[in-house]
Amino acid sequence: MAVALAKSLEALGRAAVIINSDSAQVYADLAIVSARPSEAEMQGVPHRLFGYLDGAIASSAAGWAADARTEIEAAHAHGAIPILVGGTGLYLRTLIDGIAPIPDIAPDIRAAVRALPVADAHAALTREDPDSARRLKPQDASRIARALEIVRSTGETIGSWQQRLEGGIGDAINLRPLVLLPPRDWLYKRCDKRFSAMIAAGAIAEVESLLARSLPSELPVMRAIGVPEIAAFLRNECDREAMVTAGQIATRRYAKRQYTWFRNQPPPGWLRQESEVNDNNIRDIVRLFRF
RNA sequence: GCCCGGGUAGCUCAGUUGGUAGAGCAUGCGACUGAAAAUCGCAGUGUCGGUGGUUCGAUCCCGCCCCCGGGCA
Repeated sequence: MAVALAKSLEALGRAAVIINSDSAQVYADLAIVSARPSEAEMQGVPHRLFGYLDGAIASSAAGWAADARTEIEAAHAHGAIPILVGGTGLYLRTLIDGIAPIPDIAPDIRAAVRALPVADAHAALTREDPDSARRLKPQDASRIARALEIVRSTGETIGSWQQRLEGGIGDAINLRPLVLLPPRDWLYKRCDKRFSAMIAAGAIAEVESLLARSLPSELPVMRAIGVPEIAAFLRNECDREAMVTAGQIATRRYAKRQYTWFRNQPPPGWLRQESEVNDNNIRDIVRLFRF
């Protein structure tokens, strides 16, 4: 669909560049499993920030947003219109609204914090940053670890950092947002098909190569949908059918979370498209951008 | 045909020494400030296989029937 948009812009005499805003499609290791567009699908339209990071690197919202800003500036410098595509809500929010300017966490502190069981991390947070400990659910491993590594690494609490938002480009650009909220049953059918298609396209071999790198299992590449499921299959912990079912369910659950985010988080003014997207209506949908 | 085990939520199963039942997963709804395809919170659902009996009361006990495993013939 982004390509369709780019093509129609070209027809109007405007160049376009497609920029990825999906947190898994950034990884070089995940061409198939992240459903990254193929050469054929790109149809000669420039694509940026797809598969540009090694899996050993953990992408982050702020890191991605900085890269996206660079790409957007470059596009503008050439008179091209940047088209952001992808469903990582936090990434887009960071790009548009900015984020707290928290310095990088010392690697040893990060490793120590992430090695703690949630209960211990929460207990530690209660001592070191009681406000955050109270605000966060005791089981919320991810946010508790984040809050804890921040106090320990910067000496300041996450709450204090979060008083500030920096780096957002929302005020400086002319944004034309479109949120896709297609019918659930249609969406879920696509999720199922998508995962089956990945398996058919060689996802198992791709995960095998990834596993051969022996990267730490906490890294984002290792947690992308399909990787844990296929890895379990390769370890003989389940049969192929169970693996496919698990991958399809994980895909659907993720689609649901995206749905919740994009239905509720963006400002009410963002355009929403509730029909499915297909060859028959894609031109109408593209017209919604009203360039 | 006989013997044994089982039939409880969409799925896998727990449970009630008789007072109409519950976990996990799935599903739905929601949260989301630097690993977000992550990480969490909340919620609903059942003719407890059918039928007859015992009982104040049966998903639970008894009889018969049906279905699914396994064994014996």
